[in-house]
Amino acid sequence: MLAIGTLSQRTGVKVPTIRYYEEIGLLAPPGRSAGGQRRYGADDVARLGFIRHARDLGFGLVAIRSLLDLAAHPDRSCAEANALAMAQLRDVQARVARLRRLEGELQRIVAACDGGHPAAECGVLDALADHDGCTGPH
Amino acid sequence: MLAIGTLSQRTGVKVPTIRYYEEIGLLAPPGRSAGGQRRYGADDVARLGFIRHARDLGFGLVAIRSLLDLAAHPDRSCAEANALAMAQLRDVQARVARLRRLEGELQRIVAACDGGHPAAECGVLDALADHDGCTGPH
DNA sequence: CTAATTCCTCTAGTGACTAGAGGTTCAAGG
DNA sequence: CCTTGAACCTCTAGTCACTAGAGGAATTAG
Repeated sequence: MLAIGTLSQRTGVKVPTIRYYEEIGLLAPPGRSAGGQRRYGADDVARLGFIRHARDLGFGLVAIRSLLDLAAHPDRSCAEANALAMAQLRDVQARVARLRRLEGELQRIVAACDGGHPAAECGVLDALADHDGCTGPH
Repeated sequence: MLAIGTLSQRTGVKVPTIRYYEEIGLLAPPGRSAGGQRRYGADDVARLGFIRHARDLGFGLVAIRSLLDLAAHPDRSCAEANALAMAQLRDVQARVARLRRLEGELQRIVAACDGGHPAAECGVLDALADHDGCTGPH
């Protein structure tokens, strides 16, 4: 049986985060030692690893809850898991597209000023004050 | 003089958000009507427009505070404004890079399952349970 | 057996808002 | 002038996914 710190090291999830996951019901309350400390088994390592991986991929805890739920019912169809992953992919793609537009806009803005002026003549501040200079919507 | 709703329409910033900006000191407390309602002028439209634009570009409110501070002191050097914009650009670039890695990983995961299996054989759930299949770190 | 480390619970804070309750002011039409 | 309905007011609490810190108890290595 593992103490919470060991579980933390094995999975790369911080100790307070593990307790937080328990509090919101993402992890079942584990067994306790005689003195009241949490003790975890191999199942917990696997479940927390799953959560960690999904978090790293940008899934929210609500989606993760659904995924864990599905994984716990092997007879149910995995259409929902597929849909959640697709939704996550689309979300990531949309964010990339938006960030790339921002990147272009910021490059334009940064190029407008070398940092050597008084603020009254600063191209960065001008650009921020005047949205009309932007090439597209953000 | 504009009521808060009109200011909201002009700038595209929602009414509760305007009050929130006032609360945290990003906007000065405006004048009030006889009955106690907020009344705004052209300065407020400009300042809130600046904030809106910077928010759209992904700047945090702390950075925006610094930028507004600089804009209010036209004699100071704009090196700081330049540095803030550069930092924001680098941050955006880093996020794009990370999201593109995630996108690739998610594409791989989504491709592993068409949603037509029982959950026990789901490639999506497998991929989430097993980090070793990933091509790189997230 | 002691000392250092890890663990416990609890509260509060983060960023940037958003939602709702319960009440007041304003502007336009009759 | 009066009414109606929209927009305004303050205040509290909630969101998401944690993070930080206080104050104290349990465990473990030497």
